[in-house]
Amino acid sequence: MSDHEFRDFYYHASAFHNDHQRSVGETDMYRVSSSPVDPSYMSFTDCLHSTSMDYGSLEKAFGLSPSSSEVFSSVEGCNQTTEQQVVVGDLGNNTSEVMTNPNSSISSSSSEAGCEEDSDKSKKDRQPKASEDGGESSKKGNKAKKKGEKKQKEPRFAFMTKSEVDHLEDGYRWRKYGQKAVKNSPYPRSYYRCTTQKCTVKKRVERSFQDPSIVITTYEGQHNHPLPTTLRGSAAALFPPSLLTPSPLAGPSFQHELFMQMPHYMTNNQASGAVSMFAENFSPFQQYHHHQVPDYGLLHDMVPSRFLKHEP
DNA sequence: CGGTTTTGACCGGCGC
DNA sequence: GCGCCGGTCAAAACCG
Repeated sequence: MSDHEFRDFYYHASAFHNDHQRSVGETDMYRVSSSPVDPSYMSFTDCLHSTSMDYGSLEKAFGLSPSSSEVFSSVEGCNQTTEQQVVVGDLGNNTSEVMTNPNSSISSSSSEAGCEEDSDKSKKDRQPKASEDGGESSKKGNKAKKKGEKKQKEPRFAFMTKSEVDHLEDGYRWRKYGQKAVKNSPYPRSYYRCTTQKCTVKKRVERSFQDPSIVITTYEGQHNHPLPTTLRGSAAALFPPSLLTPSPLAGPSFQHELFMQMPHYMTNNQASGAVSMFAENFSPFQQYHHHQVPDYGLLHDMVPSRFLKHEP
């Protein structure tokens, strides 16, 4: 597996959606496998940030809207997924784990999101960038792309979220720049770009046609800025600066990074597999960081140990 | 009025 | 070479 492949995987997660009426921290929590180390209940955001914060705080911190939800499920560098399985790229051992789907809809979606996107993505990755457009804009033919310049693959990861709302709040501000019909799916795919200047992070959001309640979000690139302070609840106040301003060289932003880790530890037959995975990955997290992705050497800078392990 | 969304056109890669 | 398709552009519409 190349370094790129290591970094270019998908993280599929599905979450329990939440109704606007639901009370935070209750129904939105779901049980995770019984881990001696982790709490029995872990919310999506908890997992995301791997912290001991309560869901409410997290929600506030990230401006998780009612639409946002908990996520579970995995990753992957999907080149060999099949219809019924979710292939989880094991960044740890150069092997892959095939997670049998406990839930067909989810698995299908996963493979669909992962592979499909991966395939088209890997082909090209032209990132327009604001600067590129810089001089003048002659209609649409101003794709002043440098010839022969191969586009670098941006780290990508996707996750599935069970939600009624397509665009989930993740703390960043996004601007929609396109929408396309998805082949073989009645649901369109939306393209978003981080509105922060100079931040080239993009994300695509589409709904699984097999399970309309699942939203597949694919992030591409890494934020080079902290979470907008305008967020409700001000994430900046709750997270250490190091978390909010990850080094551009350290890989995806914090929460994303966590996403990427967990998948590796998923095992087969985890009916609620993805969910369990979350809870059981906090420790392994470090392993991954250690053995597999040297690029993430700054991880510890970004993520204090307390975020890597669960505090009682 | 500035920022965001919508939406049809355009671009470029890929397969045939 | 052509058509398909995913991704992006950008003008217009929309919104607070």
